[in-house]
This record gives sequence, structure tokens and C-alpha cells, in this order.
Amino acid sequence: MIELEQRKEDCWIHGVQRCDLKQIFDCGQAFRFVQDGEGYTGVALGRVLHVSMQGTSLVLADTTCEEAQQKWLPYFDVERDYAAVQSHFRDDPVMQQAMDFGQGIRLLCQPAWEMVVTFLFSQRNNIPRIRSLVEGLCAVCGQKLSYRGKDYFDFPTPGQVAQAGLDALAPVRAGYRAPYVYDAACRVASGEFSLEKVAQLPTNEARQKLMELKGVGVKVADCILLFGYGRFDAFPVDVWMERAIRVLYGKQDFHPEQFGPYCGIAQQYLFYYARQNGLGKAGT
DNA sequence: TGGCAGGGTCATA
DNA sequence: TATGACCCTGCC
Repeated sequence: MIELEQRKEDCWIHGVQRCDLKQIFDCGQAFRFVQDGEGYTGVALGRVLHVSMQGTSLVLADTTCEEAQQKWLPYFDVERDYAAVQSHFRDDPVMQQAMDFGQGIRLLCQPAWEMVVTFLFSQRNNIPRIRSLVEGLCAVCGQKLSYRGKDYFDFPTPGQVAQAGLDALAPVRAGYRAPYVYDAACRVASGEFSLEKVAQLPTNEARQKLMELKGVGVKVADCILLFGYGRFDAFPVDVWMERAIRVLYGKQDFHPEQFGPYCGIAQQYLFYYARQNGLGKAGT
């Protein structure tokens, strides 16, 4: 049972099972949180947030319970019973192992626009560079935020990116991805492309719609659907997943549908397990 | 110092 | 359906 308690400036969310912040922020779904003392600090939903776990309590620093209720319960997917989700995959021995390894993974509910940009940046890049591109973009056109004496930058709106102009993105060093991001920003800002309407579509149609954006292919679209729209039936397959599937299942008889409506969450367990254990790299 | 791969996608054939 | 090119960085 989830309970919220205000302790001085902080909101304590009690009774959060299967919640490991390291796993959550290292499993490749979010790129703006960094370890900071006992917890993590990052920019999300328009503010700087310090978050930590105390036992089974999720502690949000400098946050009212009202704000937590409104914004952060959905963001951390707090009210979903992950034990119940995991029980869907129990009969698969490979998944069993991957789930044991990444018990504390939860899928964050992040803004669709932020996911569009983040996963456009992700193509042919490693995680440190994805982080640096996201931070670079925020520094160029995001609003400055201050917290505990340090400066941070909010994730820019489509309008802010569009207004900044393509040339202004040069310092981000995003290479051929910069025009993709700029084009998406212009189309969303002008209303020509509606990210809200995508939310109304069934997953297959939503995927096709997202792929109308330049630079968005199947993999990036699936990441946007999974992380930005909470479509747990989206199953992004990148080179790591290909390797993991090859090593763990043998390529032939693998179908994401076998995991049912939560296959996207299954994908996160497999992905994290494969990455952390270097599965599929030469010699493994 | 040069070569290559890194959470893909697009344009060609 | 299959290749190469694309921007940029960090590693060997």
C-alpha cells in the first residue's frame, strides 16, 4: 500500500516495492539523472529533483506531497505492481534470470517530446554521448534552473528549439541528428505534427505516425512509444537486443508477442541484463 | 596517427 | 532486401 508523508521539506512515498534507482537510471530509458550522494539528481518535468530510496520509501527532496501525488507518482510508475507484472514472465527461464538481475527496474513515464529528441540523439551513439548531447541541447535552448547553488537547464520545448534555429544547435555537436531534431521541433511547434494525437492512436498506427518524423525509424519510434507513451506493448530492438536474443534464445523462434501486453517491460529486463553482462560481445 | 565502432536511418540499386 | 553514407567522439 502506497502512503505519502511530508517530512519537513521532503515527501516520503512509503511502500514502494521493487524500486532500485540505479537500475532505473542505468537501464537506458533516462539520461539526465546522475548519482549524487545517497540518491540521484536530475532535471525532469520542469524542475530539478533529488530522489533517493530509504528502505522501501522513495524520498523526493524539496517536494510537497501534493506535487508528488500529481507529478511524481505517475513519473516513477509508483502505483503499478511490478511483482504482478513479473509474474507474467515466470514460466520463461531466461526471463526469470533477467528479472532476478533487474528486479528493481521500473519504467519511467517521461514526456513524449523529450523521448523523441533523446532517441533521435541515440542513434549510433553510446550512452555517455547521448547524455552529453541531451545536456548540450538543454544548455543551448532550455530554461536555466537553479537548485542548491548549482545551475541546471530544463529540457527545451519544441518552440524553444525551433526558435533557436538550426545554426544555434551547432555547439551541441549532434552531427547529422541536429536537422532531425530541428525539423521535429518545427513541425511540433507549428502544430503540423501533434504528439497528443499520437497518444490517441493504437500502437501500430502510433508507430507509423511517429515514423513520419525525419530520422525516426522503427527502433526510435518504439522507444518513444515505450518510454514516452507508456505503451508496454512496444518492444524496441537495437543491436544489444539482437545480440541478447541471439545468445539467450537462438535467433529463430523468438517473438516479442510471447511476452504478451507487457513485452516492453520484458524488453527492459533483457536489455539491462544483456548490457550489464556484456552478452553478445566478442567471446561471450 | 589512423582506423573503427557506437542503443539507426535514409537514399540508392 | 541489402549496402553505404551520414556527424562526431573516444578508444585502441
